[in-house]
Parts: sequence; C-alpha cells; structure tokens
Amino acid sequence: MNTQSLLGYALVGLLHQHPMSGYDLRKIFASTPMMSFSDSPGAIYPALHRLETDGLVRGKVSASASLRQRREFCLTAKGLAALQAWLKKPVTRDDVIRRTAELMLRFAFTEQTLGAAQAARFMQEFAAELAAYIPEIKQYLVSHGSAMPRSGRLALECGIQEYEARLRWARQAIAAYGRKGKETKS
Amino acid sequence: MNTQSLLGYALVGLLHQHPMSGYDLRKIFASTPMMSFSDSPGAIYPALHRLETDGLVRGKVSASASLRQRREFCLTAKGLAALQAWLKKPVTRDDVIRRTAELMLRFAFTEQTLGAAQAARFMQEFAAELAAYIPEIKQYLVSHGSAMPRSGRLALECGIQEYEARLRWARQAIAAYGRKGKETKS
DNA sequence: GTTGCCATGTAAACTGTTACATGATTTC
DNA sequence: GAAATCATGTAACAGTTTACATGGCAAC
Repeated sequence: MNTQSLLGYALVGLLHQHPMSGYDLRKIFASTPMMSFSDSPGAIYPALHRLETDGLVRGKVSASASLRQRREFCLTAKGLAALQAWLKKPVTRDDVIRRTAELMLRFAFTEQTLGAAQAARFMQEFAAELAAYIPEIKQYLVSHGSAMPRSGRLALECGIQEYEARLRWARQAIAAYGRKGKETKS
Repeated sequence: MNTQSLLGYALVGLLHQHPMSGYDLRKIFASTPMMSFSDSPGAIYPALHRLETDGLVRGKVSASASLRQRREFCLTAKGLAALQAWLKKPVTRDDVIRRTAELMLRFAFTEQTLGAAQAARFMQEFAAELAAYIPEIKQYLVSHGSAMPRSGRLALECGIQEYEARLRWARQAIAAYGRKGKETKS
C-alpha cells in the first residue's frame, strides 16, 4: 500500500474514467478550471512512471491512426483498489483545515467510483467536521481579534467566510443527494 | 533580488512585526488558525538560513535570562525592501486562480508595511480580477456542466461559491477602508 | 532521577519546477 | 520549407516532509 502524492491520486482518478495518455492528462490540467495541478511534463511523466512502478497503472503504446507513438495508461486492479482505499479514508479535522483541495478531489471522484451513497456519506462527514471547526475559529477571532492588526483580522474573516461558504455548499449537496436518492441519472 | 518561497515571505513578514526566534515562528504556525504553513523544524530552520544567506535577515544569539541559546532573527534593510517589493507586485488573474493563499498572506502584511491606502488598493485589484474571473468559470459550468458527472459539477460549484464568498469579503474590506480612511486606530 | 518541554539543528528521500531536448506531423 | 502543434522525455535544482539527534532546564 504505497502512498501516493496528490498528483498521483488525481491521475489515478482520471484514468479510472477512461484510459488516457500523459499528454491528454496534461491538457486536462491545462484547460479545466477545477484542476489546480501543474501541467508541466516534468511533473506528470515522472508521476505516471511512479504509478507504473508501483503497479497501479499500466502503459501501452497505442498505434493510434497516424501520429507519433502515444502511450495510453490504464488503471490496474491494484490501482482501482488504491483509489478506493484513498476515497474511503475518514474525513478528519486536519483534512478540513489544511487539505481542502485533497478533499474536493476525493469528492469529485467518489460518486463514480463508490456510488452516490458513499458520496453522500463523505459530504456528511465533511459537513460535520466543518460545523465543529467553524465556531472554534470564530471564537479565536473574538478572543484574539483585538490584539491583531486590522488586515490580519480581515484575512482571518476571509478564511471564516470561506469555511461558511463550504458548509453551505456541503449542505446543499447533501440535500441534493437526499432528494435524488439512488438515481443514476446525470 | 532573489526570489523567496512562500514560507520565506511568511517568515519575513512576521519578522517585520518584531524579531523572533525560529521556535517562536514555529509556535505561530502551530497555533494560529490563519497560518497553513508547516511548523516542522526541517522547513523553518533551513528557510531562515536561506534568508540569512541572502541577507534579508540577521540572527543573533540572545542570552535571554536563563534558557538555552536562542537565536533571534531580525529583518535587515534589504529584507524590508524585499518584503515591500513582494507586497507591491500587481495582482494577476493567475494569482487569483491558483495562488489565493499567497494573496491572503500579502494582504495580511500590506497594511502594517505599506499603509492602509496600499492595502485598500490591493483589495481593489483583487476584487477586480475576481469579478472578471467569476463569470468565466460560471460560463464554463453552463457550457460543460451537462457533460460532467454530478460530483464533478458539485465540486466546481463549490469552487465558484468560494470565489463569490471571497469577492463579497473583498468588497466589505474595501468599504471598511473607505469608511475609516486614513485612521490608524486598531 | 525521570519525564517532558525548550530550542536548535541535520540527513535522506521525495516531489515538483524550470528549462531543455527530440522528433514527427499538420498547416500555411 | 517554416512554424506550430503533438507527444514524450530528461537533468538540474529547490523546497518540504519525515525522522532523527542533541542537550539544557523545569517539575514532580
């Protein structure tokens, strides 16, 4: 059970949708707004090789039509297991505070990989951790605010409002899953 | 004009408030909610040494009372200049999309370093870039949403709501600076 | 006198950035 | 045939994480 970097899991999650080449993956990182990963070849190709070495992914040269050699990567059974294990990890307080990007990535992949019920459960854990943390950070602002410079106080308020926006969003998402239940309709 | 890592600028900004030891800085990163930096000694001490090598910071062993040797670091003139140059950089679209954490750090330090007028100008640039970007990402959701899985769409919506929360916050901050004008009162 | 905190540091491994290199293929 | 794009890769470097090491001092 080798642990992967966040980029590694992003690649695994994308390859779970369908096999792709390194170049395809780069284009996704370069052109879609939800991805904040680097599209540099120096990051992606070594990451793909690491995944291949670890047996999560397998690359095959595909003689697609005319162009130069393309290596298509597809997920192995071990890769799928690693993806599922990563998605099933409980949502911790530390995740909510320091690793929001990772949580969002996990959520984005959960529904297709583990199903809507698991996605809803993930959101409930997320909302619960957030709801527990927000009062604490607000309390911190009340206690320490007067000793902070105005810009520091404002920056902290921005953080609080971001957390609150995420909690509102999470509750909307939970409601959406509740209404639609087990529907698979897109 | 050596460019520093984000951690380097965080240290420089904190040392501008008042001289501190590496241990003090670690405690700040470990205990205050606004900081998402690592408090590991393997990050902070090497970063301080880099800053010292670059001449932005100077450390002195202070025989403070009883305890073991403490090295207090203080900002040099060159360090202050580097901090100011960093804070004065224009806010780009790419900053708003990919480097929110850096922007918040810059804002948190701007008022004490460059004054309230500069902090207000910073917020106006930030709000302008955000206001220009939000419609684009919303348009993307409209165009591509139907081709995305539900969880991907939801994750993107979360991003949009975060951007909107930041914009609301930025406008509040601008209003606060407008009302209070040149007051220095905390 | 042992546990735990204060305070600093180092070494190895890993990851990602930047910049470069290569060659094929399409477009003008 | 020149330029842009497809497609893959490498090498050098910088920064972070993790884990370890060290020693003084305080408390009990």
